[in-house]
Amino acid sequence: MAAAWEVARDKGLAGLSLSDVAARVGMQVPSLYSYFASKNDIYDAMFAQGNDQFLQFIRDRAVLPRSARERLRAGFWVTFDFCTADPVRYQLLFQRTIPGFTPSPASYAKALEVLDLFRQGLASTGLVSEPADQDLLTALSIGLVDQQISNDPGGRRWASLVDDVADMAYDYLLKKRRRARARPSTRSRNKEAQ
Amino acid sequence: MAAAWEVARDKGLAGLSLSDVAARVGMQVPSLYSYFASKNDIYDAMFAQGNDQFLQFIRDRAVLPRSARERLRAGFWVTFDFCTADPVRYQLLFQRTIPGFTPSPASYAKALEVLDLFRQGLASTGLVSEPADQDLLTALSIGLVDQQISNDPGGRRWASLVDDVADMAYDYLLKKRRRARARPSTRSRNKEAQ
DNA sequence: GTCTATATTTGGATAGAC
DNA sequence: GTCTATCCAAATATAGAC
Repeated sequence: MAAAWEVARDKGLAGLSLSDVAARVGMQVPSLYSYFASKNDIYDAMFAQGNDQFLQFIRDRAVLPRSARERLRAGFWVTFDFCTADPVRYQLLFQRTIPGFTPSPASYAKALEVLDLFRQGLASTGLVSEPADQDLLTALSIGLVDQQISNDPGGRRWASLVDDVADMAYDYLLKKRRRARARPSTRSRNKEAQ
Repeated sequence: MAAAWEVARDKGLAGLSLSDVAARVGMQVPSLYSYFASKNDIYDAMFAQGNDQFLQFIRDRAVLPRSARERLRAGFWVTFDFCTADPVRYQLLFQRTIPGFTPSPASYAKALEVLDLFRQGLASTGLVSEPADQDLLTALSIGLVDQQISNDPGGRRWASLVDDVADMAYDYLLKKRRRARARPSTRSRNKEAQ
């Protein structure tokens, strides 16, 4: 697995080849088939491992800061740091870029586990009322990550904007919540309106 | 070129092959070398063409709406619509995902042309004072695009958030500008402070 | 589990006739 | 400009001995 990650970081995720992996572990190519049924099986194992690493990463940072504002900032930073730490891993987990590969149900379940953990964390801030709010936050996070990786790899150009964007989102969600409480019929219509 | 785009949309950008392109235009593979020096040369031509299309797309929409708020919204929509209309083109122009390919200086110049056109449009709103503001806006735009393409291809899940995010950015930049004018030493330090 | 040997396919690219 | 023929390299994958 470690060799596979190294090769992917070296030759690009799509450039992963069994020959390179075998060479890096000092084996012949056919020996790899004792461990993986196919090349896509390696991608799948990487996908699962990457999600496990993300889960661990989130839990390691789960100090749960005091205020909702700080908690939101922390959420942005967790995503940003994890993704930018390994662009290839980010590409495998969050972009759909490898021609033939689709994660197995078992591996995909891990991805859902990550999503759910995030959903919980966001809910604890009391800021996120509807699914669309979560979509908004993921878009903002991923946008920062994507620009950082694509246009300033290894730099800090978008890292310096993480706190600003988090606060911007905080203000937006807070204002939205206030508005919704002032006249509940507008945003959360139907249910309470009747 | 059209055949190349079709193949890329069909087999994935990284899955582009000369055999498929040749087959689609009813030629033999070696005949393609009368038009392109190599496979990467095809990618390069696609890169240039994609940027040309973006330039045309921007100009077609350049009605320049009245208020700054509307102008910002329009800018978000231009990016969103163009990118989501063709995910493969988006991948080629804005992600760095193909192992061996780097755009030629001539093609890259077109990409810079697009960037500059955007910079002009944003400057006309009077909202964007420093480069970091532009980085912020590109991050927000790309985030919406990326999530829409990766997690709801063909759908409208993040499309429905475009106006909200644009307005959120507008409010943020407006507030920031007001703050900067109230005490000019904080944000635009050095120059005016001395 | 690991190897050698091999099958099989496919890829990009060139030579040279027409 | 387009073709046939060919080259060469690399890829994934399997068979079967040790």
